[in-house]
Amino acid sequence: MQSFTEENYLKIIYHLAEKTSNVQTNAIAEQIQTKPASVTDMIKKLAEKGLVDYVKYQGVTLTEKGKHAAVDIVRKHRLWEVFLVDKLNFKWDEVHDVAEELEHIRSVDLIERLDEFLGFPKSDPHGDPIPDKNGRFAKTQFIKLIELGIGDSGTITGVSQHSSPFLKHLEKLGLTLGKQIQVSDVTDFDGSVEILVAEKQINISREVAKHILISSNGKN
Amino acid sequence: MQSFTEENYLKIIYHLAEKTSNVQTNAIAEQIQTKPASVTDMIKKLAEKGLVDYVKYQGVTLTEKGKHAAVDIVRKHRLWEVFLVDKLNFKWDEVHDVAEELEHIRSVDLIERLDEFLGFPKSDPHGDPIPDKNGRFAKTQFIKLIELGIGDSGTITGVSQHSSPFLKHLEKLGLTLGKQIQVSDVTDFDGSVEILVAEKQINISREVAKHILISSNGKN
DNA sequence: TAAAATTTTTAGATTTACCTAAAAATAAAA
DNA sequence: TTTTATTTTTAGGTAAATCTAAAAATTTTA
Repeated sequence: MQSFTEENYLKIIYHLAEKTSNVQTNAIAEQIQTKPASVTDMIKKLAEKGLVDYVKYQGVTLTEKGKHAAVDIVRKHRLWEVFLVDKLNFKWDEVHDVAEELEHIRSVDLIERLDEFLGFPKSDPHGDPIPDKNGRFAKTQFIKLIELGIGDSGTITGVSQHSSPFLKHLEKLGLTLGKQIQVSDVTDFDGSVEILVAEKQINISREVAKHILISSNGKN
Repeated sequence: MQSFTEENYLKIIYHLAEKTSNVQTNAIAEQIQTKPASVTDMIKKLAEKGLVDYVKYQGVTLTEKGKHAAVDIVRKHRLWEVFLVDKLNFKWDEVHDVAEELEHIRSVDLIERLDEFLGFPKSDPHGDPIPDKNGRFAKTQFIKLIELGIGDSGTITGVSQHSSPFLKHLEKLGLTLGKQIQVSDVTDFDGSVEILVAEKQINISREVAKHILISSNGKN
């Protein structure tokens, strides 16, 4: 059994490992809001417990055991988010911090009953897949909106940024999960993207387009 | 804002204060599963924060501020218990430990929405009253079953012991909340009580009768 | 009311997770 | 391939919550 803090480290390492295979000390420190020296301490502890593989100066990778523990937390986090949105009427931009606390509640029974109560959801309010109780989940085939070409279309199925300001912005633009979009133009000047959504033309910045995930209908 | 640990102390002191006005160090230590020396340390800290009044060797009492914080935790605990039983189909003997963790989740918004989702329940699965968001709740007029005389009757509306074995035992005997009972005899020999419940005569030990709370129909 | 028993506190250590400052290793630039 | 910059680690320390053992206060018993 891991401590609250250890669980946070595992989760952060798991998410960072989606981008780079060897996760760096500084990257962890930034995410966890702590100093690199503290990260080194904790990494050693996790390595001793067999949760990460660690070579000095070379960063860390999760062991199978560590990955399992991390996925378990991710599962809990995402299920709680579904609960907050579906049952308690939270908005998708309001759930992150609370789920951050709820994910550490330790009761296998609780989370399985919650899963059932929610109807075994496959994804959370941000479109992220929810691992099943064995830690398995489908690798999702997302493409970033920014990567689409003119004429390409698809459905918004996720976001790669969970900050409240970003999500509120999307909501205001009508860019919520499930919406059909089509790219009508890409501006040379600033890289902003013009898209057609719900019969309307809107322009979104490159920065926004980078964080919207599309399940593509294929090239036009 | 209090730490997880401080919250536990406040809650325990609150419950102990229902029996004795000055709560003793040893009593707290026993409840919190720690040593008296540790309790003394924490009490000093709580006193510095203005959450308890403390005179050396004389035990503690909660200040208004401390009482408020304690009631807030009790409210959260009981609302989560209702959630677990009503929504996730936990049994009344299975909820305590999980609620013990959930009660520390800090989000005012969460607990108010939960309250609403549950339909603003007035009592938890053990019959204990749930404080409203201002910390107010009706002082309940319970009488212990053991205190009833022969011929007296009433309704089971609470229990003063939340251990799983005790609750399971009650369930097996059919002694659940809302059941009508009437005392038909009290055995001189061992103080056990014979009661009529759901048309059947059963005998319960003195120990059990002490922990069943009755809202009386008045004397016979 | 003095002796014995109990309760509570103090003193000094330990563990967890963190910190700062300085040293060491690695990576990037000249 | 040195020098410079960046990253990471070590060393030594702090704060929170706990512990044990011994001292002090209070309560109970005789």
